[in-house]
Amino acid sequence: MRTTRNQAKRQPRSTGGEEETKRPRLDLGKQKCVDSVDDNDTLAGISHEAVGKLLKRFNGHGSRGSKLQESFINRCDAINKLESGLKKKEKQTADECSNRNITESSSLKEKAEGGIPQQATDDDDQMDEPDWEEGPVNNFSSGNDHEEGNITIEFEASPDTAKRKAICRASAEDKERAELVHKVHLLCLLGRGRLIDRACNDPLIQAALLSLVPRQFLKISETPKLTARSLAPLVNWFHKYFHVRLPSNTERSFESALALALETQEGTAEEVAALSVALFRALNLTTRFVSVLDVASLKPCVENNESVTKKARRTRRGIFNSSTLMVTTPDVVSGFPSREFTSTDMDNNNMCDVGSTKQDKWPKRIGDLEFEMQLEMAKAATESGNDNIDRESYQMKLPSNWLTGIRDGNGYHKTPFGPYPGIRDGNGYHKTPFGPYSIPSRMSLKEMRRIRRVETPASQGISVAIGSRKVGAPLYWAEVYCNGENLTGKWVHVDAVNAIIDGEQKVEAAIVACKTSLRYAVAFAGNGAKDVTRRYCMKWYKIASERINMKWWDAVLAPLKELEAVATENMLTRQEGLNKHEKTETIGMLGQSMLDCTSGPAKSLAECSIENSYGVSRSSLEDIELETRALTEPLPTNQQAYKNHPLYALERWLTKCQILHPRGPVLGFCSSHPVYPRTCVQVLRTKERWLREGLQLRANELPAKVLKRSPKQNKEQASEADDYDEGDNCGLDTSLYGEWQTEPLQLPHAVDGIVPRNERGQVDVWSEKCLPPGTVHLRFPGLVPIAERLKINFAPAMVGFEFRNGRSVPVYEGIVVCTEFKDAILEVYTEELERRNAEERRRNESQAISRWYQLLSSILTRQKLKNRYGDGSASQSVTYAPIPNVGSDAQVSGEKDAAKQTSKSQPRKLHVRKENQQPEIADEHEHVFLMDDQTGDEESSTRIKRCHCGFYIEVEVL
DNA sequence: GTGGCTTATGCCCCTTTGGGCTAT
DNA sequence: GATAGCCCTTTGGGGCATAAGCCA
Repeated sequence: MRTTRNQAKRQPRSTGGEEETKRPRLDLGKQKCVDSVDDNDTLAGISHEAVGKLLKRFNGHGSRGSKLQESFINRCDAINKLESGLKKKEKQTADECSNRNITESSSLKEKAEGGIPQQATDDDDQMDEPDWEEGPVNNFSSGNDHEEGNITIEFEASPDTAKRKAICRASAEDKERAELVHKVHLLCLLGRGRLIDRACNDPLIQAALLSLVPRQFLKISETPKLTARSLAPLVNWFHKYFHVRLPSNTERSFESALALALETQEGTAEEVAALSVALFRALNLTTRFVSVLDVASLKPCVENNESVTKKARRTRRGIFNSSTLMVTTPDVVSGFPSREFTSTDMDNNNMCDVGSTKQDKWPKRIGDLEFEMQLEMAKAATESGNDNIDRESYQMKLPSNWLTGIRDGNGYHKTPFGPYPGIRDGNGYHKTPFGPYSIPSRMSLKEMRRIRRVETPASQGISVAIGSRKVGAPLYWAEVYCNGENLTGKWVHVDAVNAIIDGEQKVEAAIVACKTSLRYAVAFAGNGAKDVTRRYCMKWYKIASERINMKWWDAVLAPLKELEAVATENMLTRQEGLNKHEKTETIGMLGQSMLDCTSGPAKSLAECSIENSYGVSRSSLEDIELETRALTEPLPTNQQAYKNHPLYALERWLTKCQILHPRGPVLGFCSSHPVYPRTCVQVLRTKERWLREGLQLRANELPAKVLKRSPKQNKEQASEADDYDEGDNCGLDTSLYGEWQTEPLQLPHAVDGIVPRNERGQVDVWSEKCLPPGTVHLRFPGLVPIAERLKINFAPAMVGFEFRNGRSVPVYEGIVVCTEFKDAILEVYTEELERRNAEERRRNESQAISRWYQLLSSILTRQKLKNRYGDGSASQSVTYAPIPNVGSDAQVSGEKDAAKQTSKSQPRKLHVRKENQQPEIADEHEHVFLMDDQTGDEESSTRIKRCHCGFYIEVEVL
């Protein structure tokens, strides 16, 4: 209906521009590459020529011709504009040409001169329909891809159509779909975040990372007052050690990807950030993995365009994500030993197991054998672990020639993962989580990486200056809880990828600079998650409309939030060196299960939350902090941001049904407009609307605002007023009142069993508040006759309106009676209901009995017929095979006819014949009438059924 | 590049309380 | 003549959100 109205609205406007807008494809008789277009051969010229020929043919068609002429002129205008746009784009000729789908059609000329006019003559409406037009063209040649003859040109887009591009207006369905996609994407990203969080807890990864960390960082968790400053050296070391590379297309589990990143010291930003989280956790720092959920847009139109922009963005992000981007192709990883692997070798080595076919082709050297032994030892060493690490990824980490130990300048033994401050075994090797091994003596890792860089051809990858530092959209980072920050401690932002500490205020700007939106920043820990967007988003009003409704989001995060709170508290407990017993004594609330909560899934969340109220309270502190940020958001600098700002408002952006009350305090100014708190904005309603809310106006209240009606409405109302000779326009404006001008509705009480009614003799039951005191609304059908029978006063209950037959019709549901009659009416109603049910049951039973009687009578009649004719001269027993459709009717008809025949001796309708009678089988034969042996006469509505013995029966089809 | 302003467009809220004809 | 039931036809004005363009 609305569409119809809107369509009706659009119709007057749709003759010109819209037609052109909806006509992205134009067929021209001729097309040349723009650089060769001259005045005579321009698109417009070609079109005019073709159109002119067509118009000549239309001149004899009267008004139709003029319509067509107008239509074609419009199109020619569009073509002119197209061409002008094309001229401006001369330098982009090649691209323009490639964007047009130019096809040859040798038959177009004939169609153009004959087909289109014929179509138009047939139906004018079709003039607006086809996207393709056909026309005669001159022969030309315009490029390699074009041949002589008529061609059809399809314009995907043109410079000029951008102006008249159809505005993308999402329908409600599109919005709903986009919201669903948004939700599902959010859930997927939450799942991925939890997966990464789990991988960060992997003991093998953590142990390997510990093996790399310089000794001075191992005691960092024992710092009494951990601050962001104290984290700086560790973060700097990590940042120098691990590098970001472009994401590869290789599909592997995150754990194995993480392991590979650990080995190669390169990974995606996600992997490197996860490694930093794993390292911090390995060092007993309370750490969360934070991810910006780059989720599909809530806006359908954005989504369509996003595919292109996101690709570009992702490419860009891929580049800029590298803090020190020194890699070439995504598949190429560095950090391998000096063996002269080619890039292909490297890929294969990464992708395959050590014992793969590819590797078997290489002759095993001593180092290889030793390497395999190391692998076996590593397997044995890690077998008892409960990790989910893809061990294959570890297997390829330990190249064979990294076997002899080397000391670095600091006295650490270097491992493929860096110096490991482990235990020296009897053979002088350092033990690692993978068993004892040593590192290559031939060259240092730095040397190897340098060689890798040099070896990499520049043409293979993106040319990025070595050492150049480009900060891209930070989508992943860590949050480390620093008890030395503030009074109560603080979650400190640690972006090890970009070596930024405590830079929470920089995150949003960096993300926005990369054309990404910080809509959801979620912190993961202990398989849980918590929305920490507030911490990083300084301009909430910009993202608020891009987020899903808070109710749904909070419900999704609620269980995860509890898990996260418990897990971080566990980490804090470990970090603070408090054992479980001490903690219980100190807090008096923590139980044994607290420590097991994250590892013991059988434990219910409720139990965990009760037992870990200490952790929850700490989490609550963070909630308060985030809420405080929300309430102290700085004033936006642009006016439009105040339109739906949750905290602030400008008077100019209030709707007609809003007002400032009280008018102050002024919080600031934006473009010289005073800024008020949003709490001062009050909603205004008419008196009637307040009544629906169960509120009535106080006495002598003046309207807070008076809305002038539209001139049309005034005119209509005035004419009605004239009809009644009122001559008074005072009621034409709409008076609006605020809630502060109202009081609870005071309807007249029901007295003496009489329900007070409105002027229409009914009670408008918009809500329970609208019921007169002492009355009750009974919402059951069929109560009116009962109330009348009991002589109880009642009023119909109008519960709303519905539009029917083009007009609004009141909807009544039940009645309103005085409270004292409620039980009496309900009692009678129940009895009435039972009586009706019993009556219905009786009716059903009697109907069933009647049908049984009919059935038995039929059987009896049939048996009589059987007895009579079975013993008669014909000596035939008749059996009716089940015949669909006509079977029952025919059977009954046959029986009835047979009965008639017996009673009245009128065998008119039942004709029994016997063809080629065979007496020898007649006594024992039982006739069977098959469908295939039937013939019918539709005029007489009769059907002849035949038995294979030759016996047939003619029946009447009812 | 950003913000302010205007314009165009479409979704969606708000409004609101029938009447003529025919069979019984 | 009174009454009950059926059927007709399927609002539309305007606020508001939003996209896009223009300009400073």
